Amino acid sequence: MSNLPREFYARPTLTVARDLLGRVLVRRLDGECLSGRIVEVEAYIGEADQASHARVGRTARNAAMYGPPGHAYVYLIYGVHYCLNLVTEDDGFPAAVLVRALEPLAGVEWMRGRRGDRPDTALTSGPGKLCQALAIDRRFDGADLCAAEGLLWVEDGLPLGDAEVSSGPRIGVRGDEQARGVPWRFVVRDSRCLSRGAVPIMAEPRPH
DNA sequence: GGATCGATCGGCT
DNA sequence: GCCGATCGATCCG
Repeated sequence: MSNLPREFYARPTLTVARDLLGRVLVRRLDGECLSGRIVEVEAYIGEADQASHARVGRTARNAAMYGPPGHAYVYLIYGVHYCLNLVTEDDGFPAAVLVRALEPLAGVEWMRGRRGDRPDTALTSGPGKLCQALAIDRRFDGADLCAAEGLLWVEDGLPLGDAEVSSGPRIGVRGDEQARGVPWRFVVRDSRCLSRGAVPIMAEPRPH
């Protein structure tokens, strides 16, 4: 498998979000490789998106979202957990894909060491959980995912057909009617590692 | 199994 | 001051 190039991220965010399902997130930590298959993501697009951190305009916190594609945007939520986003689209336009869940692949015992003695399905089945499992914190904010010798990147993995994918409203968003109703959450339908068991889901994903 | 609640920090109003 | 793109423990039915 090979590292996804910057052009992968430099596309419409809904396209990138859908296309990230089935790819493999890899974290090199103390010489070990921890990895997981991406099974749940959400898109956050532009300042008009009332659920996005960019709704208030550019700030020190969300600056990475405004930067070039193929970089990480990591923030602390509720003073307790970190969340990992992958920055998309053109430099200057604030958009990113939140990685919400993985299926653990390599380094599962190291993940358990960080997450506690839990079943595989509980190790990385949430945005905060996967950051804890892979030791992703604020130091990765702005990190280049396409760098030669990086500590965090995404590999191509096995692309998924539309029959295996579902989409629905994003989790935990407040915002306006538009923000709450838009189906910008994408999941691998039959995964046992989603952040919420039952899938919501509307029709086919419809990137515009 | 669903609802509720506390933890605990930094960034923005 | 206020409040979050969450998690896990606890309580109830």
